[in-house]
Amino acid sequence: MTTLSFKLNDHLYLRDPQHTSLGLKIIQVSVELIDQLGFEQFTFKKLAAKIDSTEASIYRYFENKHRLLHYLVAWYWSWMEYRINLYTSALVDPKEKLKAFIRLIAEEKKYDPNFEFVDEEALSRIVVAELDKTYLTKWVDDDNKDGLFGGFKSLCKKIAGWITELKPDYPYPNSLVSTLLLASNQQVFFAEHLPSLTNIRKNETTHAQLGHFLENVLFNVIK
Amino acid sequence: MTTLSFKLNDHLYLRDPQHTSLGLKIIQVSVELIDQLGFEQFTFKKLAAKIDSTEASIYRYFENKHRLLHYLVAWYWSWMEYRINLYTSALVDPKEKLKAFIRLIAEEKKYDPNFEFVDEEALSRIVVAELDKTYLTKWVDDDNKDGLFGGFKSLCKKIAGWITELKPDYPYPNSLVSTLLLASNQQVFFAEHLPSLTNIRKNETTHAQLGHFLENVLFNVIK
DNA sequence: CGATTATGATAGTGTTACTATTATTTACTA
DNA sequence: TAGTAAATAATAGTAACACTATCATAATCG
Repeated sequence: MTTLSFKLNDHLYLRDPQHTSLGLKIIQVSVELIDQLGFEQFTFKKLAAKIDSTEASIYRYFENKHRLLHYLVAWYWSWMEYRINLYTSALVDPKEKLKAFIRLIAEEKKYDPNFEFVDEEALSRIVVAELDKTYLTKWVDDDNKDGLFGGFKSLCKKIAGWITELKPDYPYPNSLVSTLLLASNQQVFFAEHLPSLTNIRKNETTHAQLGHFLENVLFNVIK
Repeated sequence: MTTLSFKLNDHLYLRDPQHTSLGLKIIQVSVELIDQLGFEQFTFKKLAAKIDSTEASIYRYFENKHRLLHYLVAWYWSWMEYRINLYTSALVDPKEKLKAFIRLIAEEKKYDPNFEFVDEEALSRIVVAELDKTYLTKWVDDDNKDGLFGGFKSLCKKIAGWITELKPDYPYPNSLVSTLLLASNQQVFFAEHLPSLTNIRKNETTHAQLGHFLENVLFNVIK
């Protein structure tokens, strides 16, 4: 079996981690470690210890830990878009495409054997908890100039296009998509930690509830 | 004129800053400084220098800078709820109340002379940029137990109640409110920094556009 | 084989987020 | 008005963090 890989923006790294075994190890183990410790408690020193390498070596791949988070998040959105393409390319009706989109963002993320060295389940937890830290910084504008948000923007644009196909006069397709994408994360987080801010309960049907909520919002707004 | 004040949760501070002049100065100048520097670059050392005091003195009021952020955010939600009460107490129709709510969260925040020592304009920028940092931490659950999110939860509950009044069978009132509240911040942030994620443009009508978007979402979903 | 390149080992710097101790000022009160 | 308690200031110190720099060694590749 071949492991697929994504072409990610050059500015996300100093040396491409997908090309070396140390690089792959950095990706793989950082996902594990950030998931365990949270991004604030995660350091290159701890990562280096865990992979039997050194801080200095990791700094040759990523400028700093924020860039590494950017990299992981960008990878995640590439993966999401790849899967959305997979499940919608055969569809013609934009309404059906949007339904597939909602299903994919709401569903529980599971390990994808197409990408051996990434644990998508852990990565999706990271995105839920840490996504906002990629753009809520004083470097947003510079990071944006460097194209670091390309993955998210590209996905947002694609879905907004479907909305416009379905309802050409709706004036806020991009706002609606970004709101839905972020809400899908927030509601999961709230269900776990601040349940009074959501009606989605944490049980076997969590993801079904989330899908139901998001689909209802989307289709009522553009009806 | 009398300056009003809010009763905030005890766990937000070690010594109540509203009771002393140093305390008030800490609040006032920290709003200014966090707005200027961003929360990450803000330190007690810098704050101490700016108010001609010392780190140690500030630490007697707040356990750490995260708690200070919690305090400011809690103050902000108390202020919002106070204003929402002000503009809805005379109304009976839940639909009208909800409209007032949307208007108040979407509108540009301006200095409120009822609270002399807080610059609400700067504070609202802080909330837009830093709100998520109050709950996206590894201490969420402890902070929640301490009641630090009481202000946000209380507001969310109140509005969700109006939604239920208007449409008793809608199953996601709390999710909808939390989504709208967070979206109101995110869309402003995107309009400024990542405009391709929103259709709201930065100009004189930004807040009108935002209100229009949010109102449209809300009333289509619960129609 | 020789040269480049990646990695490891080690050390060092400035900053942050505190904690601790002691001195001084201020505010109340007997 | 002197006495005392509380708040604040001054100062110092620590461990961790986010790097940067240098040099040695190991792997790779023409």
